[in-house]
Amino acid sequence: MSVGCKNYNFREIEPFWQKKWLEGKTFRAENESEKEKYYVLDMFPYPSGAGLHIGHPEGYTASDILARYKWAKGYNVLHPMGWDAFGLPAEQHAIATGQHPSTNTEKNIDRFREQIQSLGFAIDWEREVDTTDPNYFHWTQWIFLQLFKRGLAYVDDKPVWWCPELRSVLANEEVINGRSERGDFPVERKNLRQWILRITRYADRLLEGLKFIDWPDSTKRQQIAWIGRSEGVELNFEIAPSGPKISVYTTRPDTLCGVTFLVLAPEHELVEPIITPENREKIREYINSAKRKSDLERTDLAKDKSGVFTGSFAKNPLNGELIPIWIADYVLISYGTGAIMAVPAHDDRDFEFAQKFNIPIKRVIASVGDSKDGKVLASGNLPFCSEGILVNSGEFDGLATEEAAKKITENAERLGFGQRAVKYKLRDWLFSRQRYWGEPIPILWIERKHYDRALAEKKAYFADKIPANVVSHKKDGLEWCAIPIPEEQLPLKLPETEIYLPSDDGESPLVHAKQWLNIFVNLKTGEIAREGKENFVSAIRETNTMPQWAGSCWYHLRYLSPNYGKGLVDPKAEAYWKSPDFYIGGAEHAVLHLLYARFWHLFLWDIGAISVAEEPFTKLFHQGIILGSDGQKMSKSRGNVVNPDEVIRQYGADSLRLYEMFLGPLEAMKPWSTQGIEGVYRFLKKVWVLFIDGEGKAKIFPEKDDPGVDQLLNETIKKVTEDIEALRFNTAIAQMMIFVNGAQKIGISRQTAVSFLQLLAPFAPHVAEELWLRLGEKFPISRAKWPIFNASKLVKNDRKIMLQVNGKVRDEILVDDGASREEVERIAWQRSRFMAFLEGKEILKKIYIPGKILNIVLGR
RNA sequence: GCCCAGGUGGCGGAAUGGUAGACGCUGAGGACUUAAAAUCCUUUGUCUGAAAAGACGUGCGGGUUCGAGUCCCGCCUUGGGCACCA
Repeated sequence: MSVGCKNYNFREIEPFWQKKWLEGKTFRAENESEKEKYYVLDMFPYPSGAGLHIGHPEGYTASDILARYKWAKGYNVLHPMGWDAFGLPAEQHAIATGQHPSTNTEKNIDRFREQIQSLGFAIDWEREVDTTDPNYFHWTQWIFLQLFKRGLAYVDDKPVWWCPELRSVLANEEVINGRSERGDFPVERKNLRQWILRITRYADRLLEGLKFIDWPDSTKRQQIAWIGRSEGVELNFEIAPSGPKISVYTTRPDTLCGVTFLVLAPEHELVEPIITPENREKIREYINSAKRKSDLERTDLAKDKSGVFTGSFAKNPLNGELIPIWIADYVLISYGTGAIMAVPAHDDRDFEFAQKFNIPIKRVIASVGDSKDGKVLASGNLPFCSEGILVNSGEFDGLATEEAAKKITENAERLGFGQRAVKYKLRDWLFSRQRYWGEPIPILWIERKHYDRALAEKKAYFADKIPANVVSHKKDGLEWCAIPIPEEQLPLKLPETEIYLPSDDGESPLVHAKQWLNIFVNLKTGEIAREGKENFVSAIRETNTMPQWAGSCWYHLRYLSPNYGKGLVDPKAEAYWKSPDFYIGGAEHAVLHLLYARFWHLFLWDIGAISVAEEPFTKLFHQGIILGSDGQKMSKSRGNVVNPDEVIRQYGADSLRLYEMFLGPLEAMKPWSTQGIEGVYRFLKKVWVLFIDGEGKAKIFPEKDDPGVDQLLNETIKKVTEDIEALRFNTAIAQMMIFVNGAQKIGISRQTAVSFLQLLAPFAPHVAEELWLRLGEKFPISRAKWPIFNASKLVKNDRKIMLQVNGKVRDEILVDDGASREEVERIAWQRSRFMAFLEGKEILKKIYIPGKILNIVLGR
């Protein structure tokens, strides 16, 4: 059964087939299959209230083309979809309306699902996941408890990024130039108790793993830069005359003799002890002003260095020189040792500082210049930050930078004033948020005395579920210790509350759910009670929730067995599906989602929760951004937003899919054109009339194809197949257009028509399926064997040879395909037009490229 | 400042070192129509020329090559990333 329309009526055709695919479970992926698997993964959307954006169908269409192509190639294909539904907008909506965020989230999901289904994607809807579904976040919480147990989740009240506008803390990765990534609001430093994940422990492996995965270079580079591994030396400078030692980190030990001052970060622990009395006031003031400065100021006003002299001196461990110790906020407490040795002659920042405060600048590296006699030492301008030859460095004079660095490091290690060290820019991941709409962190806080007693009695239910070092914090003069909620009690659901607004001092709205918050727990059984009773101690629930990134760290695993109850993934499903063969999504997640998800996946691998692949995403692709027709980013304020619903209503989903793929290379940024979509729409109408007569019936096709059509079809099969494999969908569509233009003129056989429809099907599945059926083929088109091109049909009978003179085309001739060079030359020499260019000139050389070009090189 | 990726007709874009501008849009002319829409045909890089044809053309300046959009060097410019990380 198909639709009865006579013309290309996509409004009838598209919903018909969408319903048929959905109800017939056409794209259901089987967890047990003899077939080879292919797993295509899209970055799942956040179901915002604004509905689907025109950018969503770009990546989804690309993955859908691959999915449908792979079905046709005989694979068992998994192409799932889900919702990354925790997050700020839903919470803000709840704050504004007083409605529970789940109500709105559900509504948005329904709308997104409907919109995505209206694009006809070959999705297995039985595997839909939703990060806010307790059956899903059950396992998000379970993973958290595993991290906790192994000491990878801890609390700290170090200064964190706080965004007053969002009333929330943010991770380092969520702060860009002193503003929030989401919303672009200013952020400031604030001391708050926070859950932090020890991602730094995975720094090396996160770096190492990048070598073995097929990702865009730019994304790898961003992760490498974010992890920021550097190799150097920690050197100890003794405070004169004989105080404690200041440890500094440097990657340039070769410049050690050029150190003319040390700098401590204002927060450095040695600041207080070394202040001399006469400087005390001045320094206090400086530290306070540095503290007051937001990090925006500290970075934005970076050009203007500030600092203050402590009055103390330290000894250069290599040559014993006394050097002043300064405090300056251009040194960060959070990197290295929070202290540096300043070498103004060979470092831009130190140079600037030394100039401002009139500190001596001592050159110890000379540049190497060329002269007649070979290499010579040259002085040149300071600061000089590249490699060279050591000078003014005593026994190390004359050594090259690299050699000197090695020697001085060895020296330091032998004499005990330093050792090699590796540092990372990567910081631990700030994992808690003061929000309602997130996964509750499944932790209880109990008093230290109860904690200790329970462990001493060796009957605590949590004894083997806690880290080696207690996770605790002090509040109201008591020490509170973190214990996990028993795994059997997961999922821990969000309590009902009237208030969704976080307080402005960093308290989660969950504190308002008093009944939920203050409870009693039996430390032997893990049983929880509302009222105190025997064997129960009072406990407070953790009120922070997880950040939005949590749910997306492992959804690629949940799709494999979305209803599995015994673990986050069914091992059998994992063994079959392994990891996604193709992952597509925006480049904006290069260091957020894509780093966090790799971290969790590595961790899950380490604890044996998964066992097939260490890296989650072996092949990654970023689709480009679709701009407004004015070449600007689409935004409501610019009024250049294209609404996919509107496009579908006017031209249909097939046209939208086709056009988004035809716009240009998948990875490129490209502007939308309202007129451009007319072109692909016209193309589909042409396809329709090529196959269907005025009565809506399949045309009567000739028995045999013209040889020209035969060749055209084979060229098209080859081009479309290769282009799909290489994700060059724009040129694949161009080739199909060439085919239709040709077919329209010459006419095609039924068999050729059928083959072409198969090529078209991944791109414009609705119209292809409809025509396929009308031509009498069996549903569904995506399961028909993908056409194979016949190489012998590709060979042309004659070839055009370009005749060039000095590389310029002057004439062309047609020769038989197998024509020899001699033959080509013989024919060329009969062309008077060509010979005219050669007349009276000396022929220096003849270059012949078989089947393409004959180039005659003339003398002057 | 540093690190990437780009720059090709009026527009989106095509081109294993070998016919630059495929395919599509737009524009112009025509057919069909009472008319419009839709559809079809012709044409559409710039300059000279009636035409035939020629010259010039892939951000700019050099280079390698018989031949360069493609490779090399220098610069301009757009976009992205990083930015006191010692």
